[in-house]
Amino acid sequence: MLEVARALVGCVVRHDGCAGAIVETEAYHQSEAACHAHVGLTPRTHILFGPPGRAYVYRSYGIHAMLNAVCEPEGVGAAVLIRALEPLEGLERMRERRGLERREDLCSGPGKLTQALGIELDLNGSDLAGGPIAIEPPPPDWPASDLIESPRIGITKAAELPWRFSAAGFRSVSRPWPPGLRDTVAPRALG
DNA sequence: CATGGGATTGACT
DNA sequence: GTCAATCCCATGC
Repeated sequence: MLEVARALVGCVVRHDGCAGAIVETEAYHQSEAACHAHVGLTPRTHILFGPPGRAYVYRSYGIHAMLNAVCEPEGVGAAVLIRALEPLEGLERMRERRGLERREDLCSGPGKLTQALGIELDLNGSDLAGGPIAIEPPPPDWPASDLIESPRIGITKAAELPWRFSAAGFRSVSRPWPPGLRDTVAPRALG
């Protein structure tokens, strides 16, 4: 699962004419309390315990859809939360759906990227290879980038585990940025 | 069946 | 820095 969380950084998420490269993930596992699967098998979590390679999409704070990739074999509840993308294709479509212009604001958060790509709860359980959402290998010209490992954010339980993975050098990583990222991104243009 | 708490975001002081 | 919006579902009576 941690290996999947690291390997997904750089991969491309594609849906409904839009695509972006993953620049931030977080890992969740049934063995720790921040994971929805920690409570066991329920109607909400049964996707997490199913076969790997499917989407787990749920609503957060009544407003936002969160996209996860289920991992680990069937019977183990674990997933990787896709937290941020670097927009690659369909930028105008993303801007329409987000109501924003700046590239680095389109997908720089887990709720933002689902809004930008048009991903909603009806995609929960769909296959991530050949389904409506596709996850593909990194583009050939994708730059090699260091991974910054830091504690997961926005959670109250098991908050100490360093299971957040951010690609150095990308302004599209969600805020708050992990320690050290600031030193790896190009300064924003003045003006 | 009622309640409470989010793996967040954007607007505002 | 603070705060509200708002839906799903786990939990407890």
